[in-house]
Amino acid sequence: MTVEDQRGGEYGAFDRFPVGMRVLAVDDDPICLKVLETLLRKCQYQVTTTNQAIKALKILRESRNKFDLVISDVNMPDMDGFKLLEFVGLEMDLPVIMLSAHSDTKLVMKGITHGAVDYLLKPVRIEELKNIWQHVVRRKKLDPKNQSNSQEKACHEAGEVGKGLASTVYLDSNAKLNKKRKDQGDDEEEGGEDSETENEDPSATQKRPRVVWSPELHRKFVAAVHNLTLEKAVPKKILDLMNEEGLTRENVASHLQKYRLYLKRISTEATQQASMIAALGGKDSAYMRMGTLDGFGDLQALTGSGRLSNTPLSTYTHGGMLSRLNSPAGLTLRGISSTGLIQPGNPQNFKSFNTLGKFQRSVSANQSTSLFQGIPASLELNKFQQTKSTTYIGEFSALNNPTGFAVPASFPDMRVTVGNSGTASNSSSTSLILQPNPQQTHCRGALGSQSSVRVTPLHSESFDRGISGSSNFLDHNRCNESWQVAVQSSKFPSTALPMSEPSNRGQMHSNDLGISSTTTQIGNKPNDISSASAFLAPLADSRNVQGQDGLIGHFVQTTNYRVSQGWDGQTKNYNHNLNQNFSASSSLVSSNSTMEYINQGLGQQGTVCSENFNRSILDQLNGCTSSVYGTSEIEKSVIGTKIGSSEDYFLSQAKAQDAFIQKNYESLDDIMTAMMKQEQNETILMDGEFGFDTYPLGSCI
DNA sequence: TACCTAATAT
DNA sequence: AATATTAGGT
Repeated sequence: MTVEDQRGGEYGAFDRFPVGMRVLAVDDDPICLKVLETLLRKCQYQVTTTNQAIKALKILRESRNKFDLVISDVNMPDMDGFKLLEFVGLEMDLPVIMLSAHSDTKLVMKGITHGAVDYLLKPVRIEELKNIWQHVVRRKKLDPKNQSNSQEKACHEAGEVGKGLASTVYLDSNAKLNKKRKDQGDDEEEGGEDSETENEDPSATQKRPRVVWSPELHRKFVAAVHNLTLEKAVPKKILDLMNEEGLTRENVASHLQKYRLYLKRISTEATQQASMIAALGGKDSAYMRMGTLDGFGDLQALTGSGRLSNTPLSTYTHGGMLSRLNSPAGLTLRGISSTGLIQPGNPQNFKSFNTLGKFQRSVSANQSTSLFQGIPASLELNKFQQTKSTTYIGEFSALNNPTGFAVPASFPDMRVTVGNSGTASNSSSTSLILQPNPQQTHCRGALGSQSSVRVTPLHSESFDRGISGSSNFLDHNRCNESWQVAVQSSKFPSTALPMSEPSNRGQMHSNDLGISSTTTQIGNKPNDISSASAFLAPLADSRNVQGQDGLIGHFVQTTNYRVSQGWDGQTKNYNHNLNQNFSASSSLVSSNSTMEYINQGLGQQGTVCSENFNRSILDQLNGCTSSVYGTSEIEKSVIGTKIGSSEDYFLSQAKAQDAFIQKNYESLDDIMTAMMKQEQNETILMDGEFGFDTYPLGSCI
């Protein structure tokens, strides 16, 4: 892994590869642009420049496959660099490097979460530019097969694609395929069984070929879901919207089922990640470091590993996770009802980020506040009365994507196979598959690229997107925010956050969030945990998430919760709730929860992490020392008991973390290393699935 | 009927 | 492993 790999490897083929690499440089400042161009040229890249993001986008759209990498300034009048980044991520599979004079963590984070493969500070040094080609290599590495191979092959062979696999490609255009199955017994497409059949439709056979959910098809599916809105997206409606020929309601239902599971998973993961991040994020130190490294991957990785356990998933998606956070799924999952949350006053505040901030504040203000309300009751309800805390989360608007929701993602993995189930030996492929638009498919995930991603871009990317889309799905609910964990709220006033713009749309209602509250207390000790606010960094893909603005990070601060009562019983609930909230809202992250997670993890092990670890990380959380959280108890309670139902998620999460933590890492590095390893392993798992990428991280460390 | 979730089959 | 199918509920 690591760098070497990335560079080397197969890329040898490229020969003089870095030479002549096609780079599109974007910067509104003519001087900077010129300098950049000069430097890039010195690196022997083939450079194209433009001083407007919009033009850049236009150029890219008009000449697909004519560039290998994009390097863009962040602050530009016509279009925010992040926006550009987002579009590029969405529409094409190109690594994007952000350039900015500001090293503000939040901005960097935003860039990374939006999919930037790197974030360079101005003035840029040629040394840095000399290496940017690695991003191209990484990205290519990902998809070699899909794209190139398969597609081409498919085309050529078309007829023959013997085995299923072949088709990876999707031709979409036609999509002929299936027919509706049920009734007809015969129909066209080929019969499954037979293998050979060359005929296209052997009709003879009875079964129709199974539906292959190619990326395209999946995209379509996702788009339909979005259009309908998660709640209303039922098989029949989806089917109608998709208007695919051979598709049946059952097919859709089945896929929907899977899709929902996926969303769930994601939300779970997201949660975890969030927590991890929060934890780590605490200080700049570690956090930053990671981020800086390029590490977004790292971060992700971390988080990922944290998550671990059950989900085989991939957490590491590039942006994916984050984005997923937002995903509605969570909401959906838990039925969050909204009970009323109150919103405080100014709508303005609503902006997502702020929202959080506010949220916290409000919370702190009231002791008793319950953080989340609305939740069903599974828990005991708030014993504490809740005051109205505000919780708002920003809502996402639909994505901005130009495409609208449509951007669907496909499940990552989808590869198409064509054929019928049977052996169709032949060719006939009738697959439903559509052709993917290249544009769409791509990985946007810059993040992914950072690390070496293994999965092909298609997958991951698409999937992410899909997800993101999905998030939208939630309708209004999409909270999308990503957060960053910062320690101390004070540092980052919520208001201050520059981050993304507020989305207009959004205000979320509590419902949306699904937050419930139950007990709110958090620490048991009289101490509040006050300061522990975490600043989460957003991981998510902002792209997805963002809606209009792209925003990325939202802040969340949580601060002081007081606990009045003991941990035990309540604690459990508390955790529970939080978790749920988390997952549900995803956007909300409270440091507390985060902490708890951490603690939990720690606690269980009993041993706890090494001091270093604790210190560096946990302590950083200000005030929230482990002691406060008392580690073990909480966790135990949490973990040990299964609380409520949905807790699965929670539990699993906890476990994961435990696992992670258990190893007592001495330092971050260790952790990282471990994670990396883990990831690698996990990667494998993931790949198949929805394919998120994993990163080897190697480079980071 | 349509839908959902799980379980189970292919 | 990804889909389909079935079963049991709403």
